[in-house]
Amino acid sequence: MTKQYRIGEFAKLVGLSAYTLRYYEDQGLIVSHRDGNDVRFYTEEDIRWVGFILHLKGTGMRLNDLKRYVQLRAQGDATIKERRDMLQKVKDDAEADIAELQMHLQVLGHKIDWYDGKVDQTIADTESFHDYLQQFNEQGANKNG
Amino acid sequence: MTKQYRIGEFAKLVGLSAYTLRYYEDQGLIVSHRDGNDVRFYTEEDIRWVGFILHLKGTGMRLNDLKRYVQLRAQGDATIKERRDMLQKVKDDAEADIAELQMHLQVLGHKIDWYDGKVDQTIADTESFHDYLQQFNEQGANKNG
DNA sequence: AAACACCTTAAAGTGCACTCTAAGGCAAGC
DNA sequence: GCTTGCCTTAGAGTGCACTTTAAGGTGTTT
Repeated sequence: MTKQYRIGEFAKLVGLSAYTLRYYEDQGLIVSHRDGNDVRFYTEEDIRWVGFILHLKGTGMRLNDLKRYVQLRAQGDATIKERRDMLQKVKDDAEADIAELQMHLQVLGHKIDWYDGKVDQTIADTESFHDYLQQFNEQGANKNG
Repeated sequence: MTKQYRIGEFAKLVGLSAYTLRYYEDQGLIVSHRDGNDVRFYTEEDIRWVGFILHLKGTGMRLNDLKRYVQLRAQGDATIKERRDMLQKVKDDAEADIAELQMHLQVLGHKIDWYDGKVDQTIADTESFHDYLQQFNEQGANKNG
């Protein structure tokens, strides 16, 4: 007999509000069990499932896609390929996002260095950030100025 | 004489809509120049500035913080430290986001591998993803199941 | 002269994912 | 017997960053 959690306790456990858990249930992402008084309860298995949902959400997957994924799951092993491909796309997209983010971060880093250079006078007072940036732009594709 | 762009052309150039450019101007992020008929025009310098704004936005900086940053910029060199620190915080936050994203992606990757294993029968039909995941959980801090 | 690109202000609409309120009711614990 | 935690449906509110509309206007191009 694995422990049973009521919605309040479960919410704290998974880091969502009870509102959100009911909302996810409405949306078909979660199925809850009920005790004799129609009160929801959740199990260890549910903790894992919500945990996995949070991993998917954490990689930028939308509720609608999550719904679709859950529907496929309910249809059994025949949908494994499609589910796999969904996850692959989410992963690819997230990795592209990271790559883009890192490009932006690089410029940010240069700007911070440029500020530091102005403060400690190792960069001429007259040098614009744009000019300063040029030195990193000699090679490779890049946007911006 | 550097080229002057009207809002439509400029919008295409920087990848924003004319609406958004006016909106940013309302918000104080951009200052536009006007010709004799009160028609906005932009210069190469403005392309660089919008480009930089997009780098900041691309790292997750909010409009409100961007406004604050622009205000500080207008106050001159005395605010360099504060601006530098703002950028550093944005950078730190973005890097933390990336780290978290990558943790989620790792689980996603394992799930994809697990699907692949099910399809080509290298993973027992009966092994749950949770059990499968355990092997990666021996070391290090981790959430989820 | 019509089409096109631009101008103004104010306000409403969009999309996403919650988040909360209202207004009623049940069951367990102190 | 009162507080606490849960239940329901339906709908409104939140936050963010746009995005569009309305309804009037000017100036340039075809």
